[in-house]
Amino acid sequence: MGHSQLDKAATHARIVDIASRKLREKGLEGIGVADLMKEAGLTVGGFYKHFESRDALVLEAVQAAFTLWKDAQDNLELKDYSYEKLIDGYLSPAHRDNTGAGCPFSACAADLARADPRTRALASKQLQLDFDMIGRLIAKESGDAKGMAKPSKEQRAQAMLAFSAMIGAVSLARVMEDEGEARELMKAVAEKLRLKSG
Amino acid sequence: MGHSQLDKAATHARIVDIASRKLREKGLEGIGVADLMKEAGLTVGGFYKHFESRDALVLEAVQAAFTLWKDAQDNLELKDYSYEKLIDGYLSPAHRDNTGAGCPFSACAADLARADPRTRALASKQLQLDFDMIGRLIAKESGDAKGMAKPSKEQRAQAMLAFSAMIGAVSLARVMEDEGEARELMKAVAEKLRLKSG
DNA sequence: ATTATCTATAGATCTATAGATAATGC
DNA sequence: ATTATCTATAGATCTATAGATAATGC
Repeated sequence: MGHSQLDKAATHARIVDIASRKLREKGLEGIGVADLMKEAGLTVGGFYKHFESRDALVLEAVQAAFTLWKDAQDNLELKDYSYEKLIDGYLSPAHRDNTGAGCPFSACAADLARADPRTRALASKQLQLDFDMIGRLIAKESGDAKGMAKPSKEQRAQAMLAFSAMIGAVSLARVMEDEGEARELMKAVAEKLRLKSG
Repeated sequence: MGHSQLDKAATHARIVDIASRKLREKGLEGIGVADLMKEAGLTVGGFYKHFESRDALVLEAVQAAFTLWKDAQDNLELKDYSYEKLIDGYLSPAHRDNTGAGCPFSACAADLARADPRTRALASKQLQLDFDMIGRLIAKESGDAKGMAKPSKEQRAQAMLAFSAMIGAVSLARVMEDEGEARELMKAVAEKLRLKSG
């Protein structure tokens, strides 16, 4: 129960971290300020010394979600990442069952589209980064140049297909009640997304 | 301001219709009972003579959304529907900009996954129908048999890819701030989903 | 007499703020 | 003295219900 400025910074980070998980699990409107503070071991009164408004927290939490999701991928794959590994990791039961630590777009795409303008702008920029990243992974896979070359138009199109299909498939797999069918969906989409030829 | 049983049935249908639009626009939790009744030209007090609970309305409204979306497609395409027409209609600016009358899955997939069990069950069953329908359209396109033959495993996989990618692409196009990039996304995914060979 | 709708309101919940408390940090 | 957190609460909003009103339908 410390009250130092260092403690405050740690508390702030803890609130954002919890929020980034909860908003993916329950949606951007699904988290209440009081519940969130309680889960962080605090009370509601302190919230507005950390954030100007609930929307300000959501903005920080969405930003954290993008960063944490990227870190999770980086750590898992230990730098030798590839298009194939991205697909298999994304379209996995583990990712589907861990919404709170998973990709923010499969968790909340519709919410992000109607979110506070600054939050939507953040998501919009993140999408560009993701398309670019996947395009470069595809370019690498195709052996066009070892050092992550700029993708061709065709490779960029493939990246857009892949990201759209992965997000859609995981979103739908979370709706499906039958485990067998959900797995069939993820597996079929993963197979379809593999690059047959260069 | 009639009070007959016929009027009541019409009122009921009007509330459900408005809800089916609003829940796609604002999400399953984004609609309040009072606002909804007001938009139907009524007051909040009458609501619970029509529905047992808010969840009961959401269930009816989601069901209506599936039906209305299917009807909209049927009417637009006047029966000579095809896989190509489905793709072009789904991945269009018109569909992206008309969330309230559009596909419930691109509007609320994440909400449906965590909705009331009966609502989720409905969505889960609808997904099976949709995969089957798209698989048959693909089988028809491939000329395997004129009368909507049962799709092959490969064709079913293509249907799963197509539906996942369409839902993901429209969801993401609604997030993107840049109109040019949103159109590039929808166009690229549509092109990628076309059947090159049988 | 029955009932579709309305007015009014209870009770829960949510965001935000005011003022008290107890620690830090000069 | 400053400030990180807590207690308490204002004010808005939301679901649900109770009782009144005015129409239908036997």
